[in-house]
Amino acid sequence: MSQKIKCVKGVRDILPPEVDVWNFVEGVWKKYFSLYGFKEIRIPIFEYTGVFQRGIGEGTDIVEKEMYTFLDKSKNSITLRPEGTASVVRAYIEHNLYMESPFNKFFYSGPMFRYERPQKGRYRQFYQMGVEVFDDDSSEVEVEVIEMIVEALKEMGFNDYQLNINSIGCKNCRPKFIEVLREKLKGSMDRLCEDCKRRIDLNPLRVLDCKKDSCRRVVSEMPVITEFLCDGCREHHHRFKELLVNRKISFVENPLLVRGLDYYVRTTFEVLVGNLGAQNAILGGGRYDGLVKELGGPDVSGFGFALGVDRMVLALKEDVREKSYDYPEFYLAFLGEDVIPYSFEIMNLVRKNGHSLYTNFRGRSLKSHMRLANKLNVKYVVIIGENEVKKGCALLKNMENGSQREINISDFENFLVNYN
RNA sequence: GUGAGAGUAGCUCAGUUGGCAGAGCACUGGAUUGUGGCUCCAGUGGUCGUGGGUUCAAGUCCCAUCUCUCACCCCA
Repeated sequence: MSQKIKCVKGVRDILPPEVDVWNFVEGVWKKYFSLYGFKEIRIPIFEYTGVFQRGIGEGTDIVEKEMYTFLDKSKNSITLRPEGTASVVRAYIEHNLYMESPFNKFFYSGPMFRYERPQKGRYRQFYQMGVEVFDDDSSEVEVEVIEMIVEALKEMGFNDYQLNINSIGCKNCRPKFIEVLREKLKGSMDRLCEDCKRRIDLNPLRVLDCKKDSCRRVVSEMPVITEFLCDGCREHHHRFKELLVNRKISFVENPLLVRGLDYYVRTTFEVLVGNLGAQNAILGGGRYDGLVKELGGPDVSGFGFALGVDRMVLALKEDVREKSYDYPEFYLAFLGEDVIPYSFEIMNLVRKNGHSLYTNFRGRSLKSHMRLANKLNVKYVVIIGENEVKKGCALLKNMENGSQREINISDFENFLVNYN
């Protein structure tokens, strides 16, 4: 039995300087959410279990085996949220937000919880950001959201990702496809893996996703869903692709792209990157018309996506990571206890003018102050010793070129106001 | 839930047929009394994941267990 205190399996601490990268990623997304008119909605970490059972679907892996569910002291079944959409939809219905027409585009951000075996890019507490658009069933709004994604990814230095799209039809046309698919799969049953044999009855669409070679060969002989779309879905899908081309957004049509959550209809999409191993999807989403009604609200449409912050941070290029590290601008080195009151005045002056300053109150030699300042990557060191106190000045050293000068207080203040 | 690999200093790791617990980096101090990076010198730092077993003797062999990693699966 290990004595050292440690965190729960599958969860982790985000430490500096890594946390700067997280703030960078989250900041870029928030900026683009705002530019595209999304308002933040803060949803609770946990809900009554039924919200997710009904929202995500009883047959899904998430609901069947991955949720953190427990009874609270009132014996209510509570579940830590495994995703965000169900909660946003619940809030949308609960507060009658469909009556307030200006607010139909939301974004959320925060930790999600799923009980899974941890591996690269997959943790039991992981972080998602996502958006939801209600009451707009157009292809246009889908392309608007994807354009936002493309712009945000560009700003974060992603240039070799792949956007996959598909349409999985609606409640009118998908059943027909499923029926045909199920019949054809039964004809080739002997060549499928055990899991897929089970899926034929349970959820044949999942067979399309199977990565085993034998199953893929069978799948390659199967019809694709886009050939079975009803007129409405086909038109919607065609318009969607047309607009993507028009916006010069490159994409790959992947008729095998099936989202794992029950609520999706028509457009689905995901973005894949190459350097993440098996967990290569950094974001994904689609349309979920019917979900709001399913959860007891009016029959309004829905469209959205979620991105994995953990994976986004992992996939970021090294030079972008380094650029996002946030160092203090100033370090103050004081020499001897007697100059501490004066040093406080100087530090306050720097900070009042909007510049970050780090110091260390352990009695140190100037050499060790300088070493620390160097490690902190600061731009300037302010040195305060008895000489400076006597003259009422400061010694300002530029750490990039090594130059330094004595500077009186009013000149120093001018310097602080003007630089940058 | 299934399979494989790993766990030794803060980090990355070496450690031979079982025989004194090691290196590099990092950290602290010094070479330079009030000046960083480069160099040199010195020092601090370990219940070898944990529990048990075999043995005169276990980091090393055996069993169990925990955690991490990768993959399956699933998804963001």
